[in-house]
Amino acid sequence: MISKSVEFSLQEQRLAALAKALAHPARIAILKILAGLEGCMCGDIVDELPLAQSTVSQHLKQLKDIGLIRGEIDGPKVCYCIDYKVMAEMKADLDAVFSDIEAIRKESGCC
Amino acid sequence: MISKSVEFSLQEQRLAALAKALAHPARIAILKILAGLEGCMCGDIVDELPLAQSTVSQHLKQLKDIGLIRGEIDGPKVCYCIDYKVMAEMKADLDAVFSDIEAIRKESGCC
DNA sequence: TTGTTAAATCGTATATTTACGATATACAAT
DNA sequence: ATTGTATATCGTAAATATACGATTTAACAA
Repeated sequence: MISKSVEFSLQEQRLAALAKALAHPARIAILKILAGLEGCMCGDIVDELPLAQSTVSQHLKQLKDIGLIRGEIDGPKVCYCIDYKVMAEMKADLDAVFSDIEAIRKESGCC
Repeated sequence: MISKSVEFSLQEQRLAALAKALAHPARIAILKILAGLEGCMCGDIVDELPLAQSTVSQHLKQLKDIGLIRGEIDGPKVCYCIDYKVMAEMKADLDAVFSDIEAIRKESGCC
């Protein structure tokens, strides 16, 4: 099975990738946890989720790959935090698609 | 492999499901095509995409399942259209999560 | 009735995602 | 040097997603 993603526009591919990063409740939960932590104490993420440590690490990697979070080494721990600049860009991209759809919206008689 | 989605909040599950619906470029392309069609002429979707008819039908089903589009029988064709009410709710849900994250955002010293 | 057309569904192959345990790695403290 | 702790990575199993061709269904037209 060959992915056909290449044949779509860059905007479509980019947005799909962003949406994919949010397409699991654990990753949304992780973002909320990271946002709420003071001083970026990041060793507690696993304790907050009903998932194994390795699974959480996998979800973190996906968020890191898309750029939504960054991890900095802090002794034996890794300090994760949200990249709010990337998050704002992401939201702007999402908004843009909804705007685009509204902009080309035409009244239709049939439904 | 058992999905752990049940153990997350309803908001997290709902947003993840919405994001999943957008997590493929073909489905974003479909939404744009539907928005731009006058009079909801819907038989042309397959022609616009580099995918087989059965694959497009599968993508349409995913958009339909989440409620983003509706299909009405119109003779031998099915007339698809965007449910703009649902789309607005979806955007509101997305915005809410970003707002939530901003609201609980704390300044952190380490990154 | 028969044929045409459009869309859905079925069957199937492959890719990707999700999840876990086990192991490896990196640093801190003793 | 050894031990402990936190995180990443590896290996693997199972679930889900993607894609296609073939078939079925539904509605209309001839």
